Amino acid sequence: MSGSKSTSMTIGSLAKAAEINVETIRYYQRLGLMTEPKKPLGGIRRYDDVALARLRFIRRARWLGFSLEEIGELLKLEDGTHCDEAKALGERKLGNVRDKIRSLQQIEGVLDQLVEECCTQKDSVTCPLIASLHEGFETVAQ
Amino acid sequence: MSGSKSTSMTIGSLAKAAEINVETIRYYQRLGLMTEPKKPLGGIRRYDDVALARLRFIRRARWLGFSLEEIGELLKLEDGTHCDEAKALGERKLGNVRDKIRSLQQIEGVLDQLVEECCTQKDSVTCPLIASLHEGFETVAQ
DNA sequence: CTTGACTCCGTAGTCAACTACGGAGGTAAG
DNA sequence: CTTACCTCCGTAGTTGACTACGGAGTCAAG
Repeated sequence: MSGSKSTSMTIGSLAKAAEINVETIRYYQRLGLMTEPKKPLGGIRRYDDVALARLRFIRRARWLGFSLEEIGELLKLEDGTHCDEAKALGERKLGNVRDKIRSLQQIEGVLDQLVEECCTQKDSVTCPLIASLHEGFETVAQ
Repeated sequence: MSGSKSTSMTIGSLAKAAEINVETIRYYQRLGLMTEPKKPLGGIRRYDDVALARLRFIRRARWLGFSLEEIGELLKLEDGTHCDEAKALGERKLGNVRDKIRSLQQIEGVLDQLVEECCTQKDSVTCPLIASLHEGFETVAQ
């Protein structure tokens, strides 16, 4: 019914706001990542800011290397799955996210060092981006 | 440490060690991400642990959402580009990596809270995975 | 009430990143 | 030396994630 749903957008303005192609939104709907709001009998669909937030989340998660399938699982958490399921899933995802953070922090450390030292040391071409990653993956934390 | 097969793997054992398909390694060679060691005149190529480390790095970076093109740039840093170039590139990549870390930490926070609270609160289906991400920080690209 | 931009929907095409195939040749254990 | 498995290499196919197309319907400004 009517509502004071903040913003009512067409798919076009939604797409623009989320910086995502209209066709892509429809693609996500087909995959079940986004729901289609019901269409008022020979009219056009309207979207609210929840849809917008969801789209932005998908975009960011993609950028972070999650597949659409994984994103679907993350979104299921939001959508309220059964509690124990959700908890288990959440814990798995949390581990996953933390692994990614750890990996990125390793790269961050090396890049940082590289940028610092790059022009100060004349000798070695040792910018050990790889070396540091190659050891100490499973072993190291933080 | 690990039993180093160091300096003399065939492409097959390299692939197994890096958990990457042989064909994929050859594909990376074609793209210039990996160099082909020279072939001893009607013999077969041999790979060392530097190649292995490089492959593992590529795998991880892919997992973290970097494209092969971006990975190529990161690897250029390792390979010793000119200093100022390298520094500039390194700084850009560093910013990029830090953005990713920040995003992941946001997701981490929300997931953590979700896992904690999930079963303790009956009422709200408010597991605001999205909500928290939607505010936060807007921009970011690359 | 016309016109132009937009929506809807199914289908088809594109692009990056693999992944597989097949035949000629190399390698190593028995 | 045979046999089984591997490498090499070019080419072709697959998968996931979009992206485009086209025709029919819809909305809103003039």
